[in-house]
Amino acid sequence: MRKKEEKKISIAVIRRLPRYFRYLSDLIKLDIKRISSKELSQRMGITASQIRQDLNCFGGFGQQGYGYNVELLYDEIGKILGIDKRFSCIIIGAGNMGNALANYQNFRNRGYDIVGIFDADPRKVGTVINDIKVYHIDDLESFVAKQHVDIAILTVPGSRVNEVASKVTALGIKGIWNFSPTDLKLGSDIVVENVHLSDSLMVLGYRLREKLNGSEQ
Amino acid sequence: MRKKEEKKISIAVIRRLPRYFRYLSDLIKLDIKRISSKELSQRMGITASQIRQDLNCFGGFGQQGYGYNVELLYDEIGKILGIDKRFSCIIIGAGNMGNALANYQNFRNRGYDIVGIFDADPRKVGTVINDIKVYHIDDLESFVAKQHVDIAILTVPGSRVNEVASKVTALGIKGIWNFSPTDLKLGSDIVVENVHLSDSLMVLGYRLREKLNGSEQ
DNA sequence: TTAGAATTGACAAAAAAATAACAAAATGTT
DNA sequence: AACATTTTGTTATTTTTTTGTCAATTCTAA
Ligand SMILES: NC(=O)c1ccc[n+]([C@@H]2O[C@H](COP(=O)([O-])OP(=O)(O)OC[C@H]3O[C@@H](n4cnc5c(N)ncnc54)[C@H](O)[C@@H]3O)[C@@H](O)[C@H]2O)c1
Ligand SMILES: NC(=O)c1ccc[n+]([C@@H]2O[C@H](COP(=O)([O-])OP(=O)(O)OC[C@H]3O[C@@H](n4cnc5c(N)ncnc54)[C@H](O)[C@@H]3O)[C@@H](O)[C@H]2O)c1
Repeated sequence: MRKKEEKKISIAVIRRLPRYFRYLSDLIKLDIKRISSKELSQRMGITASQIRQDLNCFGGFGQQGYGYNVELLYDEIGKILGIDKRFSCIIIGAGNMGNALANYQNFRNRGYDIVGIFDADPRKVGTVINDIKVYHIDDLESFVAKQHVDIAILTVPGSRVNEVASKVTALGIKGIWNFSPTDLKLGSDIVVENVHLSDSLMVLGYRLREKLNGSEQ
Repeated sequence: MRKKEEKKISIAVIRRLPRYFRYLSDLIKLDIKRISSKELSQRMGITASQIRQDLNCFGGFGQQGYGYNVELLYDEIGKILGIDKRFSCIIIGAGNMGNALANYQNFRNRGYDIVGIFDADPRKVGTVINDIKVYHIDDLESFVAKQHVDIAILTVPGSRVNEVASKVTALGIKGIWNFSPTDLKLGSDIVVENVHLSDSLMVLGYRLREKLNGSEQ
């Protein structure tokens, strides 16, 4: 079981890891101790080849003739995803989406602690969401000076997000989870993950219409 | 300017369309009348080749020596995405995420009308979110009998989502936008678009750690 | 009006990703 | 203990996606 750190691992592989992690978690709940790539592939609806190839980017976690030990593989993928490490996060924009995210408990279970919420609206400042205080955006700098922040979760309107992102990166925050429909213009030393919900819905609409029209003919 | 309906268009292309649409919308706001694939590629951070190839899946919208007419291209992509058509949607699960989505105005602008919200919790039934009534999940069948529904937006806990998805598909709803972390087991005649937010956050965490560790060495 | 510049659409090439194939190793059965 | 079966890790092949190239066309400026 050796690690392979030589070659750059493609983002396509990385994006599948959380899905493996979820399925393995389910197997543990079902008290299943071992699994072959073939059976997992049937459950997940992908090819066994892909599973083996993906996992082998990080090391040989399986055993010939046996398959994979579920718990061990779960732990290994957890380690790769850094479930054991903790990230300190803030939410900027205490609106609808900011509230929903602040109230979600599961991020903490995955290692992401929300330590503060920021908003420009004075009516929101001073309130508390899920035991997390809402501060004024102008207090961000002093907050970050006192407490290290890894990730800023941006749930402000699209028209404000570039200005907010600039502030955030100027303070040395290196990770941004962007919920606004606006693409961010930032340097390459910042890691940005976008959640473009409207895009996702429009793709669903396209696929749905395609399916309905296709079956019509 | 002819359409090309012969070859199946890849999902990778489809997923870029909303992004083109957004950028073109911005150009219109900036009162820019024409754009070359080269300039657009610089703004978007992708290759000009890809833009031309993507657009040519649907027809030749540009003109040699001139580029693309922004407004015309915007309209064409809008047509491809079906912005002119309307979808009738329901939200199931009036919790944090259901509330956030119900309160978002922009889905309507894109052609997605939320016509009802459903929940199993009697305390939520009878309330109104953003002028949309919350019904009991048991009333879903009679609701769908009276009013056609294209898309169900599922914001129930992962442990409940498969049972809810079964109900929904049994009633003939063909599109599902799934916000739960659970993958749905459904027939191939249902179109499912997943929004796995935790997965997205974990990918951000991975990339961030990779970047930080990389720059350390 | 004409020459040179710009730019597309189509096709070719390259790169990346997914799938298949298979030798090697371990399992499990008789 | 022998041997057929299972299953991995790895390499090869195929498919898909992205990028590069260029003739043909249109624009534009003089
Ligand atoms: N709610 C949804 O379901 C949904 C869906 C898709 C996309 N989005 C996107 O997510 C973002 C947030 O959406 P929302 O529905 O929560 O909006 P919202 O209006 O409810 O909340 C936005 C919040 O940001 C705050 N804000 C504005 N400017 C700020 C600034 N400069 N600094 C700090 N705070 C500031 C506002 O005071 C407000 O509280 C938007 O970009 C929206 O397009 C939301
Ligand atoms: N809130 C977030 O930021 C967030 C982030 C990531 C993922 N999610 C996922 O989105 C989903 C919703 O999250 P949430 O935070 O809104 O949860 P929530 O608990 O606030 O809301 C869930 C709602 O679903 C209702 N419900 C439960 N069973 C039902 C059933 N059988 N039929 C109809 N309604 C039912 C509940 O009464 C509740 O109102 C979950 O699957 C969660 O994992 C949420």
